[in-house]
Amino acid sequence: MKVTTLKDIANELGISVATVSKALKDYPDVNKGTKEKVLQTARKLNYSPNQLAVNLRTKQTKTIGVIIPTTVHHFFSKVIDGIIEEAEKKGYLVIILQSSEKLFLEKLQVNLLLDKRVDGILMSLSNKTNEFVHLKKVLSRNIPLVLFDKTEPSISCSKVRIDDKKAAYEAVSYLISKGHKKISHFRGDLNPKISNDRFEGYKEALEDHGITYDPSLVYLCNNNTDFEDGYNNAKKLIHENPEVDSIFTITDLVAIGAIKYFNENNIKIPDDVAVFGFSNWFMSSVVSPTLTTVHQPAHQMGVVATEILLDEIELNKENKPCLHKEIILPTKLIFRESC
Amino acid sequence: MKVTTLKDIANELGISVATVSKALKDYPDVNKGTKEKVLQTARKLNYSPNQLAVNLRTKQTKTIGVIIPTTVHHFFSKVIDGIIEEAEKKGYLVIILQSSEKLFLEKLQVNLLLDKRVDGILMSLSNKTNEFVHLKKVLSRNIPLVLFDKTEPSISCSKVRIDDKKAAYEAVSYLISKGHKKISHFRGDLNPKISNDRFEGYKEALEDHGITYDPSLVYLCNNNTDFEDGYNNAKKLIHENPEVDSIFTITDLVAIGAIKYFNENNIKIPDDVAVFGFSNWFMSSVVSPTLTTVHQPAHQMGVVATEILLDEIELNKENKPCLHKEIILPTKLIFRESC
DNA sequence: AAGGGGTTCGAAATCGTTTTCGATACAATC
DNA sequence: GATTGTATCGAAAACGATTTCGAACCCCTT
Repeated sequence: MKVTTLKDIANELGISVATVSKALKDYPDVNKGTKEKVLQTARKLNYSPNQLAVNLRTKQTKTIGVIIPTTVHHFFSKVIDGIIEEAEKKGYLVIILQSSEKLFLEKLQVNLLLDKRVDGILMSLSNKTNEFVHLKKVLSRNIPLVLFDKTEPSISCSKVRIDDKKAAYEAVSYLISKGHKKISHFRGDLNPKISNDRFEGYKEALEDHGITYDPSLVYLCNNNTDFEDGYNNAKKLIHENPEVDSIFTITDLVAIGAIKYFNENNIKIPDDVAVFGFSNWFMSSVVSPTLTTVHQPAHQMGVVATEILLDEIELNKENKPCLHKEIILPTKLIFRESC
Repeated sequence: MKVTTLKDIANELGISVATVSKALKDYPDVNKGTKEKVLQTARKLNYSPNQLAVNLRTKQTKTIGVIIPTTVHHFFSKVIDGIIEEAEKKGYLVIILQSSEKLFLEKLQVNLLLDKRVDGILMSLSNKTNEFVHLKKVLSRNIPLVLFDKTEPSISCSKVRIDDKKAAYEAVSYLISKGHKKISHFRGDLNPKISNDRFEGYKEALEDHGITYDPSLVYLCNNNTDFEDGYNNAKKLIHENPEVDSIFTITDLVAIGAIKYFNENNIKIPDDVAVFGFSNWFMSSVVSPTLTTVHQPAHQMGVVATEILLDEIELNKENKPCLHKEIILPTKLIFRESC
C-alpha cells in the first residue's frame, strides 16, 4: 500500500538515509555487508526511487517534450513512433502535445513543457507559426531544441528535414519528362516553409524546362481537411482548366481527394490527368489507381531528431558547447500507376 | 538566463519566501499592497513555478500515462487525439508509451510510469498480455487505472470499450440477410478478448440463422502486418474454399489487404466475394470499392476514458471511494460498396 | 492597564532524494 | 605514543515549493 522510501529502509536497518542512498548507488565508501543488507531490504520492501525527488535534486527529468500539429496523421504518427522508440532506448520518457495548427496553443504548450522542466523539446511548427519568441525563450533557457519537418531558418538550433524544394523539383521534372505540359499544383498553406519550398520546386522545374509558370493552375489547400481540399480543387480545376494533363499535390491526402473526384467523374488516371502525390502514405499503395509519390522517411526523421536532441542534452549537462546540425534526410520518388 | 524562484522574488522585495508563495496563491492573510508588489516583480522576473518542487510537495504530477500497443495505427492515433485533447482541457499532460504488443515491455512501462508518479494510467492491453500482476500493482498503489479497447474482465477498474461480439453479430447477420451463406472470417490474434469476442459474434450469428459453423473458413491474422495478413489469407481462402461468397474481417486493414488481392486477380467485389471490415478507418471510404464496415468511435473512446480517469483521480485526491464504471460505446454499421 | 480581536508576516517543517564533508574507529607505521 | 592512513558512516545542506503555527503589532474595549 504505502510506497517505501529511503527512510523506511534506513529505519528497518537502523542506519542513516545517506548510507542507504549510497549503498543503492554502489558508492565505494560503504561496507559490502551493509550494501547487501540494503539491497535485500530494498527488494523486500519493493523500493523504487521517487523520481520527483530525484528530478528536483538532479535537475533532470529524463523526459522530453514533443509539440506537433496533430497526431492523427500517418506521417506524424510514424515520426512519433520513431521518437518514442529512440527515447525509450535511452531511458527517456516522452510528453506529446498537439498544437492543432494554432500558434497560441503552441506558445502555451512550450510554457507547459518549460514549467515541467523537460530536458529538451522536439517541435514541428504549426502552419500558422509566424513569430518565434516562444522558441527563443526555450533557447534562452538553455534547453536543447530540435525542429523537424516544419522548421524555421531564423532560429539557431538543430533541424531535421527533407529538401522539399528538390523533391518537388524532381517530381515535376518527372511529369515533364513524361510529356506533360499543363501541370497543375495543389499547394499547401501559404505560411509554412515546406509548402513554399515545394511550390518553388514546382515553379523552378517548369521554368528550367521551358514551360512558363501559370498562376491560374495553382490551387490552395488550407482548410485542414486535406482530403476534401483535394476533391474540391479537382472539381474547380477541371471546370476552369479542362485542358490540364497532370497535378502535383502538396500531400498524398490531397492527391487521393482528387483521385476520388476523377474516379467518380470518369476522368481516367493517368491518361486524362496524371497525379503525383507527396509523402508515400501507406494508403497510396492501396488506393486505385495506386499513387506515384515522394517517399518521406518519417520514422527515421523521428529517430534522428531524437538522437540529436539527446546528444545535445548530454553535452548540455557537461556544460560543453554544442554545434547545431541541420540534417537533410533523403527522399525518393515512388513510381506507381497514377503517373 | 537563470530561472527565477520564489527566493529571488523574496530577496528583491526584502520579504520571506512564505509570504511570496502565499501572495501568489492569493491567501487571505497577506496585505493587498504586498500582494501587488509580489505580483509585479513575479511578472517582471518572469517567474513560473518549478513544477518538480510543486509536485514533490503536493504529491501530484498533473500527468497521466498512456500505454498502447502502437501509435502508427489510425484507430489508436484517434484515441490519442481524444486523450490529449481531454487531458489538456483539464490541465493534465500525457506521457505516451508503446508496448509494441510485447508483455515484458508493457510491464516495464507500467513501472516507469509508477516511478514517474503519474496521477493515473490509461491502457489498451497488448495482444500478448495474459497475466496481470502489473495491473494489480497499479491498483494496489491506489493509482487510478482505466482500460480501453483491449480490456480484461478479471481486473476491477473502469473500462471503456465497444461491444465487439454484438458488432460482429450485426455485421455477419447483415451478410446473411443479403443472401450470403459461405461466410469466411479473418480473425485476429488468439489471445485478446476483442478478437475472441468478434469471433464469437461471427459464430453466433451463423448459428442463429441456421448456418453451421465451418472452422475451415476461419483464418488467423497474427503477423502484426495486418495488410499482408489480409492479402495472404485471401489468396489461401480462394484456393482452399473457392465457393466462398463473403468475408468478415477483424479489421479494415485486413479487409483492404484482401481487397487488393481480389482486385489484382479479377475477383469482383461484392459480386464474387463481399467484404465486411471493422473500424471504419478513414481509408475505407477511399479504397475501391469503398468498404462496408463497423464504425468504432475512436476519438470518443479516448475522451471518455480520460474523463473517467480524471474523475477518479479527483475522487482519489479527496479520499472518496470510487465505483468503477464499464462504458460500452455504441458502434454503427457503415454501408458502402463492398457488400 | 489589561485583555481581546484582527491583520500581517515569517520561521520552520515537509516532500524524498543526492552529495559533501567531517567524525569516528581501527590498524599500521615510525 | 604520536602520527598517518584507511575504511565506514552519518549529519546536514540543498533542490523549490507549500503550509502550519506562532509571533508581532496595532486598535478597541472595558
